[in-house]
Order: sequence, then C-alpha cells, then structure tokens
Amino acid sequence: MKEHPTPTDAELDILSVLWEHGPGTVRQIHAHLPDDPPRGYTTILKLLQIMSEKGLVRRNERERAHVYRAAVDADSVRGRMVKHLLTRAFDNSTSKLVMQALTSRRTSRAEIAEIRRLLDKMEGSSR
Amino acid sequence: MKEHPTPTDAELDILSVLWEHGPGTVRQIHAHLPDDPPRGYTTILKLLQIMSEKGLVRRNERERAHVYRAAVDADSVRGRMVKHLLTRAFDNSTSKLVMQALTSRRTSRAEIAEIRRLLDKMEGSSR
DNA sequence: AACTTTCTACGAACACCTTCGTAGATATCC
DNA sequence: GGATATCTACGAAGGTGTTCGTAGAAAGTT
Repeated sequence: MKEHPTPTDAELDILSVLWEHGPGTVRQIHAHLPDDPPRGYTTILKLLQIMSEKGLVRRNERERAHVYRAAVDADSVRGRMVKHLLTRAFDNSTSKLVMQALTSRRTSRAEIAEIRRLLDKMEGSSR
Repeated sequence: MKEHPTPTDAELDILSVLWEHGPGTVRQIHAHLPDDPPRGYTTILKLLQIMSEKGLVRRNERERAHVYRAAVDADSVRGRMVKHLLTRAFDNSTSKLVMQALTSRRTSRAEIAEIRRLLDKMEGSSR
C-alpha cells in the first residue's frame, strides 16, 4: 500500500465507504453512499472500474457481482492529502497548517488534550 | 473578503505571487512565477481574467498594462482549504487532521513549541 | 421457454481547468 | 511614418473528472 495516485473527490467518497464498511459489490457500495449528491448505479460502477485501473481498489470477479475492496489504506491517503496541502498552501510548514486548523474551527477540550499528548510523545522520542 | 470560490491549482500559484509581492501587472506576475512548470504569458493573462470574473483578484485598468491585486487574503483561502480537507477526509475532526499533519512529516522542536503556545492560549481563553 | 431483473462493459456527453495561438489595439523606436 | 514591441481579448484545443444511457450477458421467475 504505497504508490498510488491521490483519489479524486468522487473516488474518495467511494474509498470512505470501503474503509468504513469493508469490501462490497457495486450495489452495496452505491447503497452506502450519501444520497446527496444523487448518483446513478452505473456512475459508481464506472468509477470503480477506473479506480481498479489506477490501483486504488482491487476486485474479485469470482461472483457475477464483482466484489471490490480498498487497495489503499486511509492513513496513507490522508497523509498524501495533507502533504499536498502542505506544499501547495502552507509553504511546507506543519505548524502553520496546524495553527490554521486549530483556529479555523472550534476544537473541543478533549481534542486539545489529545493533541497535547501527541506533542509530549513526539518531544519525548526526539529528545 | 469572504464569499469566494476555492482557487484552483494554477490560481493558487498566482495568488501566492500576489500575496508575497503585492499588486502587479501580468508581466510582473508572470516573472515571479516559478519556472517549473513553464507557462506562457497569455496563459497567465487568461487566468487572471478568469480570476477577475470569479472575484479572486481585482484589477485597475488605469494604465495600459492592467494592475492586478489579490481580492482574497491568504488566511481566508487557507482556512477554506483546511475546512474542505477536514470535511472530505477527516470526518470534521480537527484533532485527526492535526495528528496526521504532525506524524506525516518531521516537525521541528520550535514548531512544536509554537503549537503548544497556541494550545495554551486556546485553553486559557475558553476556560 | 419467455419475461424480468441484475450485472458488466463501453461510449459519449458535459463541465472544468489549463494552455496557448492569433488578432487587433496601443505604445515605442529608428 | 513604418517597423517593432507590448498589451488585451478571445477562441479553441487537450486533459481530466463525472455522469449516465445503452447494449449484451447471465441469473432468476413464472
């Protein structure tokens, strides 16, 4: 699970379903997608075919209704997306991005504490 | 500086120049853009025209060579991009995003300290 | 067996982004 | 003044992403 392109918007929607619900047929995946925006069955089929070629999903053709599963894990994709944003808009400064994230939306005390723990761990290990 | 679409990749390149160097003509902006990828003069002109329509930049037509300036500020755009990433890939969890950002790329001690200060300030004010 | 449903494959349409060539206006230079 | 340079406007092309209709194969129904 390493070399793969960054998924597009529609592709990410599908991956999210696979990450949450595990492998499934086109019909199952289509059913789990949000109703908004409405998307036809064949739209999802087509997307999955494309994603297969890109290596974002793999499929098992044993059954008539092929079963698709994610070929990339969520963290890897999220990491890529963060890195992309970092280079495109934050001059590769992690702290700038973190600041922006923390200030742009209310963060609960629990979340703050969680982040603090991570910072402690990072400083501890790099010491 | 509020309602505006998220800039595309090429548009963000141009905005970055405007944010860093201030207003300028097409020629000046074109000169400040990175050489890679190479982009023709009229490409930038066209982009600026489109960005004008979208409200991302404003232009002064006093001189023959129109002068463009950013109509959106960097923080606002960055905030939007972060929010977009947050909703698309992080289930609106700021802490998840922050974790991902902190672990996906080495963060210097100075940056960590800076983030810590921000956390202190946030907790202090929300207390 | 005929009909209906469910599936894949494929092509085409549409929208958006990016690129640049060309045309025509305006300024500058010799 | 005529050639050259610089500017804007515009159209069109090429790429990518997304959508869905249609066709044809396979399974299920009566």
